[in-house]
Amino acid sequence: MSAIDPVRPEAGSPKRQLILDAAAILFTAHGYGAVSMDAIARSAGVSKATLYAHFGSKDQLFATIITEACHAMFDWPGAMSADGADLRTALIALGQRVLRFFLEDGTLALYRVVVAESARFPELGRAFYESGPATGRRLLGAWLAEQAGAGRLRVPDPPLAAEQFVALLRAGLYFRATLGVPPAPTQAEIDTTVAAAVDIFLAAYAHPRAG
Amino acid sequence: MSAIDPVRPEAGSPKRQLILDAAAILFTAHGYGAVSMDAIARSAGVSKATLYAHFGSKDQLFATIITEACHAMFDWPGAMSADGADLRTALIALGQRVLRFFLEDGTLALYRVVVAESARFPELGRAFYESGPATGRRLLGAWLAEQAGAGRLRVPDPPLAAEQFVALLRAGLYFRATLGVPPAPTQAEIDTTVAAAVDIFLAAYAHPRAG
DNA sequence: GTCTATAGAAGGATAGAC
DNA sequence: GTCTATCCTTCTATAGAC
Repeated sequence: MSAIDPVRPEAGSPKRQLILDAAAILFTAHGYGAVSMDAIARSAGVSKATLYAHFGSKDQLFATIITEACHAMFDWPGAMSADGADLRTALIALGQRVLRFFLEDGTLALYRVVVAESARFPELGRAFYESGPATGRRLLGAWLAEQAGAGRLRVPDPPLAAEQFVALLRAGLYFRATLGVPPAPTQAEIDTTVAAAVDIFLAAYAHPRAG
Repeated sequence: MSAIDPVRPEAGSPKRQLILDAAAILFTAHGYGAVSMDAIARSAGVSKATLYAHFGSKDQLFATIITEACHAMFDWPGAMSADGADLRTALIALGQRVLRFFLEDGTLALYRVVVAESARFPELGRAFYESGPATGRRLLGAWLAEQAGAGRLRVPDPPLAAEQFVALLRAGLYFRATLGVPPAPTQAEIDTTVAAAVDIFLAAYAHPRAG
């Protein structure tokens, strides 16, 4: 498997991992243009020549790092587990996890970099979209279809409903957080946003026969 | 008025306007880091020294341009006019205008630049947030409150409902467009998204007594 | 105010020794 | 593979003439 994957360094080179770690931190924190190869080499504790021996160019290193980060960042199965309790409680818990994940520093930082550079590195946009929104829509859509099958929801288009639920979670706080406009979101605001999203979602999609 | 505003060049210098126009196009198209002062000077047809005579530094020029663009880009009063017809028709027309505006090349390009540089230029994030999301929420919230006053809606929190309506418009297409992931949104997709947003919005907020 | 020319610094990438 | 030292380009910003 590792013989095919062009990214994995045969898991053998320790310096390579140092470079990957340092570059990931710097690139996500400051963006492509603001990070020099000198800074990465310094931060990783290696020479620039070593850096170029592992990755042919700054573009290549950047694309490798960010693409990998997009695949690694999202943990949808964890966020999508919502069983047991009644539907509203399950949706609240699920919305809390998803929205809090959206608002994490690391998530926002990666999103900013990908948005900024998606024009010059189209593969970044694709990797983020597939790992994030597309996968989330699939998993949440499947869960909603399941609930519909159990008679708790009436959802004609599960993927669309999934998109709408997640979009409602982004109402209010998300732009402020993405643009770095103070004040930082509070837990109370998160609670309010999630509750409002669940309310409107259930008003539209709750099965009439269920509560 | 123009004596107070630090941005306006007393409307006197023709070269200054050339610089502003050229810089606006280049910065929004390629971002801060990828645009050099040489390129701006060349594109504006002036020398670099002239450029520095009008704007003290690249940072200053960039912040001026982008802040101005944020204020100028949004034309909410136009987008928010929705009178006459019945509520659903009005919301559909309003949603169409807003979503199409979101998906315009210029809007997306400006958003990408602001997201990318909001960490290093906090005033950009603030300017965009105030001119865009905050103003839109105020205007649409007022319109919704008006509709509620006329008995066509039941909206306990108009600004929140406004945020939710706009968030629903961003479901589906918006990430794809922001990240530049093909295929480009079609008019049919826009129609579907807007209709779905209006449906769920009215299911939650339509007054029971109105149709 | 506007130009030409250039200073001075920083960045990406490589040569050559080990 | 890894280092040191360096090349070459590009960039921001300025000096000085007009």
